[in-house]
Amino acid sequence: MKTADKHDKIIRAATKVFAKKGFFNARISDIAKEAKVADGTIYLYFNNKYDMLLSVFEEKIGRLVNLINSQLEQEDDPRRMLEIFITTHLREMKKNKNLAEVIQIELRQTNKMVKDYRNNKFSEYLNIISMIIKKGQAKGVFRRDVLPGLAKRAIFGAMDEIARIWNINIDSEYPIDETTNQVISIFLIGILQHPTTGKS
Amino acid sequence: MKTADKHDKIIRAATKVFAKKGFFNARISDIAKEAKVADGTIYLYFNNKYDMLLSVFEEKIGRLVNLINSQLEQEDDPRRMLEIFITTHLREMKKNKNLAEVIQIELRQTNKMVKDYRNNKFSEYLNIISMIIKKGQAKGVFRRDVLPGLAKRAIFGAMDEIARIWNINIDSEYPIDETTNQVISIFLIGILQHPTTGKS
DNA sequence: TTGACAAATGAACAGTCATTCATTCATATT
DNA sequence: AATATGAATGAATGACTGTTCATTTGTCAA
Repeated sequence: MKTADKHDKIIRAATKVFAKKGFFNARISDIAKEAKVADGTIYLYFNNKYDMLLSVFEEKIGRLVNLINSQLEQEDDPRRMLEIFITTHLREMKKNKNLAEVIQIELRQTNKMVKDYRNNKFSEYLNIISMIIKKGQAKGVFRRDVLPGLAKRAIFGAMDEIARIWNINIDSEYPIDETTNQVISIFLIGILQHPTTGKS
Repeated sequence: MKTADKHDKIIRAATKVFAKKGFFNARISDIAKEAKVADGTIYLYFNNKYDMLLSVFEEKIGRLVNLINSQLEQEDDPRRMLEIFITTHLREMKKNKNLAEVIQIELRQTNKMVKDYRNNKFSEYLNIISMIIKKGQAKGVFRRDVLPGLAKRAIFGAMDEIARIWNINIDSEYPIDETTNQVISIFLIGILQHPTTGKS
């Protein structure tokens, strides 16, 4: 087996174990066993436990960024772009619960360990949202007084909370399509009953 | 010192330490020291470490529920009620960062430890949002096709993510009033530029 | 076949901490 | 003053686990 393959194998195992047990309750030996590798082998590929979590996170978010970017490539309508972002994010979280879980873990458990939080894949990911919003504002389709840097947080936060619930499965669950449409419509037109709104 | 006082003192210390170090990195001896109490004393008031986190969480959320309910008491306009909820939540999170932190921790780290997630203060808290929405729908001020059970997640998630950022203080930060207004307007009227919307 | 190098192993180490409990202290009662 | 009761203490315990490294295994060129 090639070195690259083993690295990958460990990443996959780590994702699974972190997602299932959380970072602190995951043992290196759990991950090693899941990857069918000796405990020590892990340290040939990663510096330490936290380095693994970070690698898992960056790798997965990187894939997400690529996926979304490829989806958005053809599209030029900001409204449609936002719909695509929301749809894709929710679909991926639903499809890959471990990913959703690892995002949750990394985002809250390890802030305290790490200082530099700016230049990473995750910021890049969220900035896709704010770029869409800015574009929409420039085109006059989105309200100009919305702060893109705040809106990106609101939108991500909403989706992240919904994904969290999927992973606990409390709440009688709604179909993903319905959920997606709800989120899109809430952020586009709000919950207020508009006199003019006749759209479905 | 009375027994009740000591219980309280420990809760306060635990909140502080959990917020600062996270659940898993917080040592009982840290909390004991912060509370100016012997390690063993803690076990006279709590069963174990996790029991403390749960107590802290329930206690703090309980206060929030009371606060919000008292704020909402006088109000009957659903739109205004939602504004009050959002304003109060964000204000409290800003004021008490430890609280925000403990919510983050408890919500993601311990789901895995606990099974019953239904009947607790936190559900009660979120259900205030959905009750407001239902009321607004009954009165015809909120869109009828919005699912209250989903909207409450979206609204809470958005605010929680914003509070998370406050606690890391990345992002050039906006004043709290502006942030609050943004969140309110996003959820009420959305980000789409409406032809009819002339309101500030 | 041999030797050299790299990859992999997993037992052992070293440190950490939640929890316990024998003992001490504080207070109230007689 | 003597005793009883419960609260508080904190050192000791015991279990756990991230990381290391001496050793083994695999690979390939000469």
